[in-house]
Amino acid sequence: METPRIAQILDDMGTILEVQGENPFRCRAYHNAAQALQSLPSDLTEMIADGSLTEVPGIGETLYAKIVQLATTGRLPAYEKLRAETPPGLLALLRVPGVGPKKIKALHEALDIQSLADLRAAAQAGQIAKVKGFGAKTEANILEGIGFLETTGGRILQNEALALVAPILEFVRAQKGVIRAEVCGSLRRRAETIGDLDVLFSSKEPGPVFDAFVTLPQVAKVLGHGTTKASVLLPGFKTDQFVQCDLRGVADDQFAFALHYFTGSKAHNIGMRRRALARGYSLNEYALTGVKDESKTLPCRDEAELFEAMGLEYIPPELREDAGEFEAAENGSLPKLIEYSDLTGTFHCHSDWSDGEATLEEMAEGARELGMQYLGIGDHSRSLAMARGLTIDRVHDQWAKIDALNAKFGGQFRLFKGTECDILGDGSLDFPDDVLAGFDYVVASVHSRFKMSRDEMTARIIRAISNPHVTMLGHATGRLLLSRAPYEVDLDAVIEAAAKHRTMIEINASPYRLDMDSVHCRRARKKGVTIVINPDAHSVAGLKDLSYGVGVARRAWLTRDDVFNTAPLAEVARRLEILKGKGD
DNA sequence: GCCGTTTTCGGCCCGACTGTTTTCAGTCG
Repeated sequence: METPRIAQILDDMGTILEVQGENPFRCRAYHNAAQALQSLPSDLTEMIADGSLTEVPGIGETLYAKIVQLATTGRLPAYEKLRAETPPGLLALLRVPGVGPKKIKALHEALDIQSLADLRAAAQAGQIAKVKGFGAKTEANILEGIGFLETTGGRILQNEALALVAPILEFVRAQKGVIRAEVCGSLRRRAETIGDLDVLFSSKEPGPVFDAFVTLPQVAKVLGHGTTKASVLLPGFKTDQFVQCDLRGVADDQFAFALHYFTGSKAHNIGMRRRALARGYSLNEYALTGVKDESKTLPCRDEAELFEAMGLEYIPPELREDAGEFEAAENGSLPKLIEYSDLTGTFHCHSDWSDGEATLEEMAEGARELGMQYLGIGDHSRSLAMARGLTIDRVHDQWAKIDALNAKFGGQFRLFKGTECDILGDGSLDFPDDVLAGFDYVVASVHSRFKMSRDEMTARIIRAISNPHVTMLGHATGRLLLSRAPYEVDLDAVIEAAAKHRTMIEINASPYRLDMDSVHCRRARKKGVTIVINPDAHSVAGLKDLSYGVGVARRAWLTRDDVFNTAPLAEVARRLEILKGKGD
């Protein structure tokens, strides 16, 4: 069984145990183990084989045995037993805001509620208010919560989150008395998708800022409005979709603690607090306070001082997932993460020769304005007729055009001739080798037949990236975040093959893709695979999506040296020349 | 169920807010 599925099963087991009223720490152990599985440093099967799985924090003797059983047999009697004891619709109730395991248990026992439909019917019939511990207000909130579930798609993409939060941040910073303000939460950690928006500010008098915030014209509904925080719903990009935005205000000497706290992740915060306790301090969102002597506090002006007080190097937000950052920060082995300014150019960009909006000249000009030294054009290949994929004749025409443009640039900037060449169903490529040999680089991507079996798809991609003319693999799983699932593929096998054949793997930086993801990029680097960050731009504006790719690279612990497109133009050109002749 | 610089038992992160309650449980982040 695949790792993500195993993680999901452990997570569900934890949840079912919660609903059954089990010891909360036992439930948490299941959730913790599920989280640990999601960011494993290597392939699970490999880690079972070499014994390293036993060393993963949060996986003890019992859960280790369960994981091995799931991985090898695909079954777990303990899970099947829990499932049999729980109505299948019960866990869905947890998604209703304000409804947790205890309320579910109570409602299930009192009213035999087994599903969202049951819950709605009971609330509409006024049954819920009669249950002990519930009242009219709770009943109304449950009905509203179900409605909320139906109008929010849940999470949103980073580009949408940024567009929504930017004016809020600007507004808060402009308020009288505001000293500092930052976006925190998952957006600051650059998570793939965002649940809600968190903004923090410091001020001597936060109250009026909340008053002004809840009356902003874009606010659709005020969820809460107190003296330390306010929550509102903002209209999302999709019709009838709403996104929660929380604003919090603290005194300026609390700002560092609050910023760290509200940035998360939850697992990282728990790790920090545990660490604080071990050093005799209690950490909350306001201060570091002595456990024995509450008058003893450690003031911190910024997060760097907070980490220092904990005996740690500064941990960048992208690494705060409790995935090894504490150990690394303690022994001084945190990587110096890549930054946007390290990028010298990029590949895999489309022009109006295929399905892009801009001409070659416009794309080149756009890249130069962003300070890039080169741009790799990568229009679609002939099979992708829908996207005006280039025929071999048009490829030759485009090469002539690029040669002419490069002559004009006079060595100050260069367009690389490339193609986003389709990987055909059998793993062969959409252009013959003699044509491929004429490109400066080739990115190979799957655009068809997504429904293959995992074995077939894996073999298909491995065959393609084994072709010595292929420089890099494009969007490795084909996923579209929040809208299309990845195709079935064994990424660890693909990574092995990429390492063997010296084929790079792309971080497709489009906020709709972010593919490969950070967990696998981290593994790929460990295996010696070079990563390249490409925007898959279909317009000049699309070039700026590179920043999302840098976010993925940072979450993958990558440094400047791990990423191909950080070298100067001459070096990039030289390395592409060498790779063109790569043999096996 | 996990784990150990109070180490094999007895802890396990912390505070705000809400609603149902006269002192607190549940949920959320």
